[in-house]
Amino acid sequence: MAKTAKKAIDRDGETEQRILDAARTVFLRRGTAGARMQEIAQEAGVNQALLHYYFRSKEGLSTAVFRQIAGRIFPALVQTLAADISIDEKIDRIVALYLENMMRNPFLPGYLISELHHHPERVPQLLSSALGAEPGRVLPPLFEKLGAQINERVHAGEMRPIAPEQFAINLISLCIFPFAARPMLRVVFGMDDQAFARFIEQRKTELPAFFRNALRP
Amino acid sequence: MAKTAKKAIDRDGETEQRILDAARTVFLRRGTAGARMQEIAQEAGVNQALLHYYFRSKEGLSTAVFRQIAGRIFPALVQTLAADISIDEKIDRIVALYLENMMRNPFLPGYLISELHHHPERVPQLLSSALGAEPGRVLPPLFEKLGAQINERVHAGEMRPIAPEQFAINLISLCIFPFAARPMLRVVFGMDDQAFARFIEQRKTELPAFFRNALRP
DNA sequence: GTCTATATTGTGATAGAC
DNA sequence: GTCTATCACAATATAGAC
Repeated sequence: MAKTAKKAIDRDGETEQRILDAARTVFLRRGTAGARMQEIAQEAGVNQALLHYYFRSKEGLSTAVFRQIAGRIFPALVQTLAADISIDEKIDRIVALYLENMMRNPFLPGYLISELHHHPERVPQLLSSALGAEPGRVLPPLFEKLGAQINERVHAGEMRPIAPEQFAINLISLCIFPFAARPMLRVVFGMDDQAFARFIEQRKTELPAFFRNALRP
Repeated sequence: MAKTAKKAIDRDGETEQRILDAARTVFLRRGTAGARMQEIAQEAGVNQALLHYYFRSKEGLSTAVFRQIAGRIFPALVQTLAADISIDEKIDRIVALYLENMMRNPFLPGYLISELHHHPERVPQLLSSALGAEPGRVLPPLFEKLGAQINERVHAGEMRPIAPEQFAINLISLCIFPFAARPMLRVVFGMDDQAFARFIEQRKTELPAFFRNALRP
């Protein structure tokens, strides 16, 4: 038996995990509203009733997926922004982190933006579960610290002034938007997967330089 | 009768237009898959059957909305990028154009990204109807011209080299992404509508400077 | 735990009166 | 051109056997 066993026993949470993986695939492709329980069941190689056994409802399943995704995206960003390293180092790390991460999951930005747009009421719960704490306790101090760090370099004449929120948004925009706009780039620039990969590869080196340059005094 | 007439006669295309407006509102809020014909009918103040009378199906209605939106977004961008003006002028105009445009329709970026993500097969038809021609006939020449324009300034020592595609994507990312991420900003930065408006207002002046600075040699 | 029915509701679409 | 009533089926969810 062992791995080929299809019935009766789910040692560990193998089946549950397979369902969750399948759900992630389908929700990312179709969005929460467009996803069908049947398609998820098929993708997982199980019956539709099992989805309800493990996750009770479509909403339960979609929440599980949403949390998982958010938990993979936000913590690393927050930690990097809060880390005790130079601004330049932060730029380098965030660019590398996101471009590599998104290159492996190119559907992720489109999915996240779509979900946040259509279900803004989920954002608070999402952020607190992704950050492991209330946003009010984590984020304001983070941006105060980042602001102070920017100010230091501004006063040293090494940088032009910028609000920490604008700093963060600019950096994240430049990293994430190309993936969200990927379906359009494919057509507008006639990019296939390989061309897109080259495009992103180019950004890995050019983006940090571009961004640092933008902040020169 | 005149304006208060609710039945029988639809002079001009008043009713059809009202339905289309209602559909835009609902599709933008819920996405194509999440939108309900009933909600659109209610929003338009008509019966659900009337939607089918004018647009035949949900797909027909969603296509009409999608085209309308795309037609309002892309042509101005393409025209500005192709215009016979300096690079700096293009930066200024595109930033102003998008930030003002999106400020008036803040749901638009999230909707567009969501639709393009979940229905990438629609992109080609979308672009050709939005551009009034085949993408292959409009866009490659446009980026060649932009590339030449960049090269001129690079050789004059006024600018560092950048591929025209990266130039365009960077500019558009910085303009659009903040709106797509708006639901998150509301929570992360505790922004209400007014605070968000101020945030965008600040970008109107800072973004062109930021961007030009990034391209200094 | 996993499956096969089946119940139940939601939702796009049509028929036909006015 | 607009409405009410209804159809047909898609989709989530549950019951109950194994």
